[in-house]
Amino acid sequence: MTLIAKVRIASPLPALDKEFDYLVPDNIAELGFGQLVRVPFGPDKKQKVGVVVGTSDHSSFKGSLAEIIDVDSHFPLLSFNQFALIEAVASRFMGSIGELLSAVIPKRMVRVEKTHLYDPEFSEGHKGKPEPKREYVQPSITRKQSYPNWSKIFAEKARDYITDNRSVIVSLPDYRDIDNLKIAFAKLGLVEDIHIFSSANSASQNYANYLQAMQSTGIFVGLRSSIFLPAPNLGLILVLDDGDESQIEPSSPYWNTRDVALLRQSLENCDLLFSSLSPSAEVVRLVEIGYLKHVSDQSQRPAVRITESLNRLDEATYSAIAKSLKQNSSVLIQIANLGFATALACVKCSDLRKCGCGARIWIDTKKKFRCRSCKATGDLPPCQCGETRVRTLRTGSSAMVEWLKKAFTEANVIHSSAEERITRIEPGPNLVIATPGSEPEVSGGYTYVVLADAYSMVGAPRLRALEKSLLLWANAIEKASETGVVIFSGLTDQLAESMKDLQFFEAMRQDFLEREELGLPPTRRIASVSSNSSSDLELLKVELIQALGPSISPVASAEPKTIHFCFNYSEAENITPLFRELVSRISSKSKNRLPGQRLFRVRMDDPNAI
DNA sequence: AGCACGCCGACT
DNA sequence: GTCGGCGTGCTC
Repeated sequence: MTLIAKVRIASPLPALDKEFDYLVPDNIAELGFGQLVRVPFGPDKKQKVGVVVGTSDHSSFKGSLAEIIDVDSHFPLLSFNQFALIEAVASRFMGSIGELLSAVIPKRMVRVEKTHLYDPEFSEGHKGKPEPKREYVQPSITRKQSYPNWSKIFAEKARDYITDNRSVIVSLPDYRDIDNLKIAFAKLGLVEDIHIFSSANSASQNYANYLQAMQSTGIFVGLRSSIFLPAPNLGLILVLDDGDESQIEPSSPYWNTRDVALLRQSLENCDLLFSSLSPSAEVVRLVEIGYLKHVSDQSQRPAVRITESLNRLDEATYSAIAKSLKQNSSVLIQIANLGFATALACVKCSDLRKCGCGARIWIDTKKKFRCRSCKATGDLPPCQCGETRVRTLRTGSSAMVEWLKKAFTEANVIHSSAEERITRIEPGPNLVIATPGSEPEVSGGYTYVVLADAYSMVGAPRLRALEKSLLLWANAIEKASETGVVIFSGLTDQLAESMKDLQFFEAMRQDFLEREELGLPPTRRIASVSSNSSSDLELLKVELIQALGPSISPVASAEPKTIHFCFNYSEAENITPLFRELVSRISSKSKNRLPGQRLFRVRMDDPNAI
């Protein structure tokens, strides 16, 4: 009996995004799912590596079948569940299976493979519970130990599942979070079941961990791509800060951890837990429709003072800082932007000063003029009106540092930003000025956390300005001491009302309800298409409206060479295949395609779309 | 992506 | 006649 193998090629090309049938020669005794094989491919019969995604005794291919040349790896590098997930993700994000395969299957390391024996008898045990738990957990914002509360929750949950011989996948937004989780695991005495995927490891260590994840249950910890790990008998997925930028894959098909986790949860019927101090709009939606259960620990939180004035530091705040520093305790001030000036205006005509490329000019940490977009530095060209003098519109963190060094000569004034990030400082009379997301840890916590630019952060003209601001505030507030005080500058109305009790979920829920009224994401789905060819983009738009009619509603785009359109979640299964077909048809016919580039870049549910 | 096939114009 | 232009289509 002849055996036929179904082979997938790890290529992003849409034309190759299908199964190819190959004859399995007699000298290959056994061939299993997920093994890599070398096959002849294309008119020149060049050897390509493919992955086996099935075997059969017949083929529906009408031509003559070629034979597999060789088995490349006897150790399978892709599980059935992983492949099912890849298929679902490709369909959800309009990507190809091939590009996902090449992202998910690690580069082979033959020497590492030799130290692992694959057990063909290995099979996944019980298949999760019939009633899986799906939760959104907001940990207490007040810390009770030296590591963050989420890491304690994650470690305790993971322990419950691994003692039941079920795997756990943990997806974190940042490498620093891995260290925090390691501490929490160590406190529970968990060591040998933890497999960490990190750039701090050697490539061969990560590969060995992957082989481990292929055939034994464990706790698998990493950044966003850990969501695709094999993890047999998966019991639980833990995702921290699903709304963080780094939880989005920056290359095609631009998947994000949250949606992949949701797909995987439904495919493998495992439990799923999202956690953050402040929720993403998508998580709020999932709670609102009853898909996630909201669990929140509000047992303890710092005191809050809200100033309505637009002064960054009003008199009361200033004297509180002075008093705190005198008592040898640390104060944190969050400033929205880096540098000496965030924007410049002409003294004569008041126009915003812009670079040749059209973006705004600011003054950086070295007092140099710099473009926000093209990063060009140097002399400031005169304004259109001929005037050369400028005034600064808003000062940044560097200016704040300079001023506070003069004001508080006794204090240890520290500047931390993404450019020069300080992770941890020693307790003492520290006055820390940090840009959002770069706040250092201090043991015992800060006596004051001042969110000095709260007003301007939420005022940014972006759909997700509030969502991002809330998370950045919450992550700073978490670094306050148990008796610490939080000060917001310039908040009014409903937001001030929510923040006086640090009701992050409620603040986001209000934001979500507004979006719902306007029919904006995430209450509806959004697709973004960009292209260098505006004529093809226009063609796509016209044909889309023609093919899909009124259910498609194009949304105005701020970005050039980009179109957006919204549709309902329930319409996705009708719209996506049509859309995909259109994109591929126009792409293959267009003469405007640049070599090595796609004609259209398609992004589904891009959080930064509008 | 490559590469071959194929159907028209310019050329030794 | 036939060499080569790149539009079209396929890769088991």
